[in-house]
Amino acid sequence: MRHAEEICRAKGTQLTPLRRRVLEALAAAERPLGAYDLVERLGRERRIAPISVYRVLDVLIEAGLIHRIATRNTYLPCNHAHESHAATVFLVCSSCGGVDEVTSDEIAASLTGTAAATGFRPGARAVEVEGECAGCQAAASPR
Amino acid sequence: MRHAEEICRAKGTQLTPLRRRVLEALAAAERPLGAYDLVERLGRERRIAPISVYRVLDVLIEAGLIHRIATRNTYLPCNHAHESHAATVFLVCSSCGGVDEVTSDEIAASLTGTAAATGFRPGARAVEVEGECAGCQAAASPR
DNA sequence: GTCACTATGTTATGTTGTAACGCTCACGGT
DNA sequence: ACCGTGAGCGTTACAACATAACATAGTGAC
Repeated sequence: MRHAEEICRAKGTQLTPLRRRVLEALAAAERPLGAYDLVERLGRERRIAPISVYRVLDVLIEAGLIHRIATRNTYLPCNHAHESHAATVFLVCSSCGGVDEVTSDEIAASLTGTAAATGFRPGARAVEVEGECAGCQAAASPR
Repeated sequence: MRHAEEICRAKGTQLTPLRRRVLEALAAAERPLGAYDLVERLGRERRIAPISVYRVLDVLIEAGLIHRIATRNTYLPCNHAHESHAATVFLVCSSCGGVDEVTSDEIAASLTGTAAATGFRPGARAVEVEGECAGCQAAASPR
């Protein structure tokens, strides 16, 4: 996880103590966290203002170290090296809130194809899909 | 647009005056509207509380008459007959905020394939893609 | 030393979405 | 006619998510 430092150096952004703490909190959480979850978790001794958390989140997203789940207003650390040609798919479990991050050339291709028909040019190739993860399916239908 | 009435009758939900007004407001708008946009537009004479608008939006979404764009917190009327096997793709223009709705069997298939690898079962097959629409591309790069 | 820049703090506010509860009206049963 | 029930919406208050505006502290260049 300290490979984040390298990425920051490469991009010219600093990995300050606060930014590190946010990153660590997200990495330590088993599920994506909301901004105010972070406010709570970081503010044990000394309260951190929401705006500060949001600023840090912006920087980390910009650096590609974390992702934002728009359908949930939550944030999670990034695990992948993102190859520019692939699409990123977030499999969001409606039941437990967990998110799995996978990449797919195939989806990127069909997305591009579909968009091209209308002249639309996709920017960030990230999509979020609601559904039920394997774990929750098993829990929901005990045999 | 009064084919909405048929859908409602078929589903057993009523198309009340308020619901009709919300639907008409969305249809009349050139772009997707936020819930509070609707509060303003409907409340010319008599103020409608946000909660009422949200309730109506929920019903209309449930009936399949409108969609919600999660990345923008906006709502737009639905144009398509939604075939259950296809995926719905919302092409969201980051520049003008306009949304184009297209369907794709191909994307549905690659989505299912990708998800299957992790045991994830997709629910609603709707994805939102950020990008730039044809109109805004033309406006941005005048030759 | 001073200037510029980056990071963060402080305070307040804007935007989006819900909870809890009550009123009214239409409809069905008796 | 009376009553119960449920759908639809009003009213009030609040929760959750996000940002604006301005101040302060450190760091490095000159």
